[in-house]
This record gives sequence, C-alpha cells and structure tokens, in this order.
Amino acid sequence: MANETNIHRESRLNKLKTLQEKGYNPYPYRFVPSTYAAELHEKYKDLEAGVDTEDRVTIAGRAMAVRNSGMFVDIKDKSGKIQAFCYKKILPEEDMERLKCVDVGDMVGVSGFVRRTPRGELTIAAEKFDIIAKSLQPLPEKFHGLTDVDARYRQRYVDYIMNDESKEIFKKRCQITSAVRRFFENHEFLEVETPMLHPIMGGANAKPFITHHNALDMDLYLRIAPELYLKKLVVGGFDRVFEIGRNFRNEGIDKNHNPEFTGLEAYQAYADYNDMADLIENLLRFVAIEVLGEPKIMFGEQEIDLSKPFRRISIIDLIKEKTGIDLMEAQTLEQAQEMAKSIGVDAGACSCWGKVVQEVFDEKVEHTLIEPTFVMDMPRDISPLAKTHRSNPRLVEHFDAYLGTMEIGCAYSELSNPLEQRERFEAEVAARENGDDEAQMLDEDFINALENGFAPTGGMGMGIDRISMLLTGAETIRDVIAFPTLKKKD
RNA sequence: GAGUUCGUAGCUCAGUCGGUAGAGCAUUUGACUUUUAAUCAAAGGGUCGCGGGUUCGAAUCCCACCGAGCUCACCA
Repeated sequence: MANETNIHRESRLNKLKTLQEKGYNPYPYRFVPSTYAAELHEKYKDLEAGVDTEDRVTIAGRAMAVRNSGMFVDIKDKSGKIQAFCYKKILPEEDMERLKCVDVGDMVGVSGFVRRTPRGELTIAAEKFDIIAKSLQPLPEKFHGLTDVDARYRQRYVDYIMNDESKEIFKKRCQITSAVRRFFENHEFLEVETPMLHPIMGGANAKPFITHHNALDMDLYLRIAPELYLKKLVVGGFDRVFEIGRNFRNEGIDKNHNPEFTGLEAYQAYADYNDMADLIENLLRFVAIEVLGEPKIMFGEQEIDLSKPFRRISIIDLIKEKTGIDLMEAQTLEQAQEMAKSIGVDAGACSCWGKVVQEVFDEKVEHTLIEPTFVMDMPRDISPLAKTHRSNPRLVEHFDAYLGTMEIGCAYSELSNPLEQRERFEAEVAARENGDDEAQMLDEDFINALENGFAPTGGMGMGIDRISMLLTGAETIRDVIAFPTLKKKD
C-alpha cells in the first residue's frame, strides 16, 4: 500500500530528486526499443560464453534485480528477461552516475552490444543507460514473490510484474476470446452489440443488478443475458450473429462465479440444437488448437482429448445410468420427489417435475462429467425459451454442455412459435408471483418480434471465463479475470 | 448468507506458558567484485487489521467489527 512514511518511498523520492536536479527527466515522452529479450535469446542461442558481438541493440523493460552495485541489471520486458552489464570502461560516466539512482522496479532502457558472459549469460553490454519511469514503490521480495492472495488481486499490476504464471493465464484468456471471435467470423457470423441496460430482465433465470436512469426516471437492469435482443436481430434478417460481452448477475462469488462475467452467445437461422452441438465441438477444438497448439487439455491429472466426438445423451438417460432411476416414469411432481428421495436426494423444495430432474442431476451427475458431454433434452418446465422436443412434449430441445465437471454452455432449438412463447412466459410470471425471484419476466416486444416470423434457429451460449479456466488450468475464475470483484477495503 | 481458519516491518515468515517485538530479503552507509537469490561490515525501519474488555502487564486470553482463504448454500 502507498504509505507516505515508508522508507522505500522516501529513498526513491530522493533519487528522483537527484536525477531531476541534474537536469535528467526520469519520465521521458518516448523510448523505442529495437528488440525484445526473447528475440535476443533466440537469435544468439549459439553464441559461445565469453564472446562479444558488435551487434547494437536497444531494450526496454523493468529492472527486476540489481547486482554488484549496479554492474548487473536484470531487465524484464513483455517477452522475458535479459541481463544488462554496466561496466565503467564501457558506459559513459554520466550514465554510471544515473545508475546509482536506479532501484529494482524502475522502468529502464539500455543500448549496447550483445555478448555472452564467461558464465554463459546472454547480456547487453550497456553503452547507454536510461531510467524511463522511476518507480516509487518497492517490489515484493524476489525469492518468494507476491503470494498473498488478497494483495495479488487488489494490486493485480504487481502480481503481473512478479508472477509469470498469472500473466500467462491472462494472456491466454485474451487469446481465447480472440480465437472465439475468429471462429465465428470464419463461419460468416456477424459480431453485434446489444444493450447492457435492459428495461425488462430476460434471457436467463438469475438475480439482476438494478440501476436508475435519471433523465428518464426509470429503473434499468444490467443485463443477465443478451439472448432476447440477439433473436430480435435474427428476426430482422441477421441470419448469423454472435456477441461476446459482459453479463451481470447479483449472486454469490466463488471459484466458478464472478458477478460480472463474459458470455458468448451465437444464433444461426435455419439450424437446430444438433447443429449447435456440432458447432460447439468445432469451436472448442478450434480454440484449443489456436491457443494451446493441440486439442487437448488437462483437468487435474486427467487429459481430455477434444478431438474425439463429444458424448450426447439425454438428461433422463444420464440420470438413469448414474442412479438407476427413470424420472420419465414419474407422472407427477410427487412421484418424482419420491423417486429422488429413494436415492437420497431431497427434492422437497422443487415446484415442478423439471426442477426435480435438475436437482437429481446436480446432486448425482454433474460432478462426474469430466469428459465433454452434451446433456440433451431438458425438462420443458424449466426452459422457457427452447422449442418443445419434436418427439416428447415433456422435454425441450435444449442441452447443457459439460466439461471438467463445469457447465460451460448451453444451446437450444430456439422457440419460434409466438403463441407458445407467451404461454411459457406466463408460467414464468406465475412462478415469480409465487416467490421465484429468478423467474423470467414477460417481454411483450420479444413476443411481438416472434409474431413477425422467426426462422427456425439454433442458439448457443458459453462462458468465456470458464472456457479460459479449462484451457489454462486456472483453479479459480479470479485467475482468468484481470480485476475480479472484491470487497472494498477500509 | 452459514461454518471454519487466518491478519505481526515494503515482501516472505517466526514469536514457546501472558512479561519491553524477531529473522531473511528489501532500504541506508561503507567495502569488494565479471555477478546469477552476488558477498562482507554496520545502521535504520513496527498503531502486531480496527475498537473494546480481562489483567499489575496482551501480538498472545475474551467480545464485536473490517478484510481474506477454505467448505457449504445460490448460480453460469
């Protein structure tokens, strides 16, 4: 924490003053490196120890270690680390003086020739040494680094300076988003942006954040999902659209949940949920190959091969497989609850058959789904936006995608019959009146859109953060989000 | 939201039974040097998360609060 009285800051302020009194600006406007550390390591990998070259380079980065009274300075740039050798016979006196004012943590720039020291370290023998941003804060101790979990998230910039693994995870996350975007663009999807301020909450079952627009004197919801707006675009003739953007849900925070998270949704006209299953398989393979180089990820000790076909099985069959009970045989809520109880699942609080199915699945099945699995054909009464199943009226054409025991996405054959959509919404409204504050609201304009004719459409959604966790091996969602939501300190 | 563990120097951590607060790195000063967590000598650095209480005396025991970790609940 910034502390006016701390000795490190004072000593650094004194050095800053010394530099400025000598007419030196330690916060220059521009400094252009000619190369990066990793490039040099690659280019000179065969240079023998003790050999000097005449190749002049300029490097810029953060001073991570200063040894031998400044004779050796480790410089870290975006690509890696390289050592500068600041020797009085090579470096001008003025620069030697400047070196006395350098601290670990300063941004520095060094020009010189490339050599490998007798000890074998690739080095830039400095002919010019600049401080390009004087740091006033000490870096954490170099051996242990910054390990305090709270401090790492609160001062993420320090975490990224010190911990290469943290930096690598975030970098991969950004590459994942980029690869997802490329995949959809390759398949002729148009990237669109839809509102984040919603007058009516819709598209998912979740608790919202509520805000207020002053000029309109109107409460607005931060979006929990972009689904309804994207479908309106399909009605408007945008056959293939996708959106990558933030969703907000006013719920708990844990390893798998951050109040704001990045959702991907895509809609494809003239397709159904089977097409969406193919699309998700292809998407995951593509992203894994683009970012990791191969379609394989590690889940703990277990390797998962994404190039194999993903399992597709109905939720009812899966429950039967894992527990032996067949919930299709339950004709009433009470019968379903009774069957759940017989395998030790308390579904007493469930208000409908589908919720019992969901409860049994969550308790008995979810944690077993390590290999990629599409859990198909969800109960109709818990999925108000999906088409009724073409061969079973109790189900809908909706699947959830599981990988590494996490729900990473879902897809539907989108409900396109405006009259049925209205009935489904009305059931949600009734549930809401019975105290279910996550039930959806009736969106008249969305129904009006459907009344204009909504082509058969497949839609899918996926959590970018969770995909990032699986592809990077991050154990918590906070590691794939640069600035996760934290409590205010003080 | 519930349970549980934790919070000591800039960082990583010790601190015994309640008896004047410790180390390493970092900082300052000096020495030395083609070093790899450089080394050597010396010095400075603390509201023990915050506020109460018990006690002759609290980093230590008790209570409340703040923040964090883990587990659970809700959820993607």
